Amino acid sequence: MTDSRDFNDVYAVVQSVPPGRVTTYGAIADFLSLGSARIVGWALRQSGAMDGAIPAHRVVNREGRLTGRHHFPNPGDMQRALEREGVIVKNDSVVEFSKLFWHPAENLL
DNA sequence: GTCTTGACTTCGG
DNA sequence: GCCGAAGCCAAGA
Repeated sequence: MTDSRDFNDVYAVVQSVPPGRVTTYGAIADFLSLGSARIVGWALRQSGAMDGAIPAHRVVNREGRLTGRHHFPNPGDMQRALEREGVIVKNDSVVEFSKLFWHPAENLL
């Protein structure tokens, strides 16, 4: 925790993403003013070490593409998880990503 | 203690 | 319109 610093906020934001919605690294980085989307990627990468408490499958890159699916225990698990939540994933990309795109600040609205 | 890599993003040519 | 390089922060080697 003490070492988590901003990472803890990243986890909180990811967990704040409602089912059926997806967010991007840049959105989280911008919302947390991290200034670097890579930090979010690193946070999610370490989240894989967790007990799956972090729905990292809802986090995609700005293209809506599941870049991190290879980091999952099972690559297809990410797509299946999204589809189970109502998110259609085609060719490793989120369909209508623009509609399903969820911004952290939207939770504050 | 220093360097490289990394689940990214954006600007420049 | 496509390809290359830079930038940001953090962790592993």
